[in-house]
Amino acid sequence: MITGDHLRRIAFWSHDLTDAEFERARRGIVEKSYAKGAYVCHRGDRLDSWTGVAEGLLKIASMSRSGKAVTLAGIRTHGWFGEGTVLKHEARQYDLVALRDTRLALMDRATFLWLFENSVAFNRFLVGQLNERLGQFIAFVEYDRMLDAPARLARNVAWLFNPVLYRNPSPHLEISQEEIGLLCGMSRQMANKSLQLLEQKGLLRIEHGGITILDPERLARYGT
DNA sequence: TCATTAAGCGTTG
DNA sequence: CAACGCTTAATGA
Repeated sequence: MITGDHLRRIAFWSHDLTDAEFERARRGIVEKSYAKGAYVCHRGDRLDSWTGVAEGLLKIASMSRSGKAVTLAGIRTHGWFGEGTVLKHEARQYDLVALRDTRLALMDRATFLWLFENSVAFNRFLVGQLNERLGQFIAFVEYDRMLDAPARLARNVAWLFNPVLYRNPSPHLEISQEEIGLLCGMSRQMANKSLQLLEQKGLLRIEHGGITILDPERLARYGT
C-alpha cells in the first residue's frame, strides 16, 4: 500500500479525483520493483493490473516471425498504460521489459473498474490518453515511407515527452543510444547519427547514457 | 552501386 | 562496467 503523498507524486491523474475516489485509488495500488533487464511479463501472461511507472523505463516488445525482438514503444517515469488489456480482461499481447531499475505501481482490476464506473475525472483522463495514442497511431500510417531516419527518431523520442501522457515531463531522460535505436527500429549507428544531427539543430542535447530535450514542439514536428 | 547493419573492439565516463 | 565511437565485412534494395 502507498501513501497519498506518494500517489500524488507518481500519478498526475490522481490530482483531479474527489477525496473518496483518491482514497479508493490509493488502497488499490501496490508497488513492485524490477531490476534492469527483468521481464515484467511475457506475451500471453495474465497481468490483471493497470500499470504506472513510478520510476524507471519500460519497453513494450514483441517477437517478429523470424524471432527478432521488435520494440514497439517505451514508457518512462509517470507513464500509465495497460487499460486496454484490463478493460477487455485479456492476456498481454506483448512482452514488458525493464530497461533500467524500475518501480511499477500496480492498480488491481477491481479498483480500475470502480474508477471507470464512478469517476468523471478518471474517465476524462482515460479519454485524453486514448485519444492521444490514437492520433499517434494514425500518424504512423504514413511514417515509414515518408520520413528519413532522423525524422523517425525525432518522432519516437518526442513521444517520450508527450505532455498528455506525461504531465510536465522532465526534459532529461536516461536511455542508451542502443535502446533509442531499438525504440525507433534502427541501428545504433543510425540512432547516433540522427541524434547528432538533431543536437546540431538545437533540438536536444546528447549526454552520456541519456538525452535532454530542448525543444519538444519542434522535435515532434521535425521533418515535415 | 550505395546505404545500412551487425559484430567486434578500443576508448571513455 | 556500461555506454560510446569507430572499423569492417555482410546484406540487400
